[in-house]
Amino acid sequence: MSHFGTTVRRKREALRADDRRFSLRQVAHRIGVEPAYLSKIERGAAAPPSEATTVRLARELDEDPDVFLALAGKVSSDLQEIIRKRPRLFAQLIRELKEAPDEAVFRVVRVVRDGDW
Amino acid sequence: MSHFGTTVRRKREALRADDRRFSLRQVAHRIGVEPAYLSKIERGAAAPPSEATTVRLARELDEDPDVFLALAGKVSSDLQEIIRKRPRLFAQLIRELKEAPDEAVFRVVRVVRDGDW
DNA sequence: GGTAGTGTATCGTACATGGTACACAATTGT
DNA sequence: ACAATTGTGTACCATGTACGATACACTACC
Repeated sequence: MSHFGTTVRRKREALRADDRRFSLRQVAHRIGVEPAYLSKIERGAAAPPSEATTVRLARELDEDPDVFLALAGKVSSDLQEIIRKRPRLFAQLIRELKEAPDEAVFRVVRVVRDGDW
Repeated sequence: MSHFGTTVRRKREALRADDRRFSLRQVAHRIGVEPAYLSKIERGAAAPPSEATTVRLARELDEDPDVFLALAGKVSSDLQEIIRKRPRLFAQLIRELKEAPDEAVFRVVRVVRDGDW
């Protein structure tokens, strides 16, 4: 269903094309898991790994951790913590932005970031 | 650490003060769990229950589900789903609002809701 | 043609999650 | 007084999570 595994495999093999340090075994070793486990993950034979492992994998493959976590069906725990501190406020905001087009959301981001308004 | 249990107990006993249908047993029955389990939850002898059970409990005690979920250390799965659909965008927005005062966040909510800007 | 590296199959496992079932003692209602 | 109701202690359990260990077959290379 969630093509987390195939996304990882595609990205890894793309990197491997001009750097053979991106073999499954070597990547597995660098992110600190057994090759057999990473193999199962890439084939979808195992569910996506824990948040920590997913983030290490994303960094290793030069991908956005939040995107990889999303593919893994998760939301970064630091975001969750922010939400949990003011649940009503953030719940309302996020639900309000559910249907908003990307551009509108990004405009909100810019406004908040620049602070001038 | 998280006083989820004691919050539940306080709220339930407050309601029980003028409605004896809010005994632990009866509430447990209405939300579909065993009394012994709810007892453990209220005393902190068991971790907060699943999302579904937490929401039923919140509704039964006339509390905001998002707040109860937050106390339980969780974030509503429908919010997570919204974030997962556009991870970069929402991750950036939420982190940007991390330190913003309530008033600023609420102003954003209003602006988005009213749409006129 | 050995050996070094590649991916994979199979099995096991330690711990967390989300509860149920039952018996019991204390309290309450009538 | 006694029946019902209350909260709780103890034991148990099925499923899911997040991996590790080992052995194997294939290819690549020199």
